Amino acid sequence: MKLPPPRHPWSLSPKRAIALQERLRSEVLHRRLPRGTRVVAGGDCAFVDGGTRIVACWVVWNLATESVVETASAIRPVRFPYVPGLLSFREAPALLAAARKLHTEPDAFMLDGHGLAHPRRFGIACHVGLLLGRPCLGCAKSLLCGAHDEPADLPGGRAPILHREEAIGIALRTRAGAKPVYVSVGHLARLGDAVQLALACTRGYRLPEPTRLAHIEVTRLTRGG
DNA sequence: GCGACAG
DNA sequence: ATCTTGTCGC
Repeated sequence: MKLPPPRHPWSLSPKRAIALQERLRSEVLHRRLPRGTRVVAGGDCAFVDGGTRIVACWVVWNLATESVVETASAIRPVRFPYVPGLLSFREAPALLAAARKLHTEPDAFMLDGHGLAHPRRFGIACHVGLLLGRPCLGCAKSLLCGAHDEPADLPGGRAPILHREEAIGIALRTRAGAKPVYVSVGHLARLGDAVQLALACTRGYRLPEPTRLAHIEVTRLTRGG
């Protein structure tokens, strides 16, 4: 997959990283996803060698045929510490390297983390989506900031995530009896479409298939075969 | 100053 | 994320 040229270095201090987020967030675009969106790439990462190297993996999933189209992965040295709010500086390099290996052109990308539901409105889904120059949304397992009411306990139940008087995402119930997942826009997408897509990609598990399968795959690469 | 804090 | 077994509940 052909990617846009690099926009910035990855070796920088947390302080400069925050400044970069403030500068790049204005470039994030809100667009509705094409109605025929079916091929979704889910991405996830895992660490190896005592947290020295990071493995990123994308699993391209077709929600119409409910099958995996392609898988791609890459391994990179870890160059940034884990700092809440700066996750992309730790995982994006590996995710972008893996994305370049894809032969398929996904309709949209889904990440294990937040997009707009971020203190500076620039989570990893915004950052990676912007650098990929493609539609991207975030589907996180826990909240980074904001609060929400309890969503109805049935698939599709939802409640807005509020932060500083602003609706930044949706707490979406994908499975009865399970904690909701947190959906927010990354780049070239709208919240309503992101929620519909996440729900359309769900197959009985709490996490949507693209992200769920990416987690299984990256774990397999890390430990098992 | 105190508590919270994606993966 | 990662270190780790069994166990409670639908």
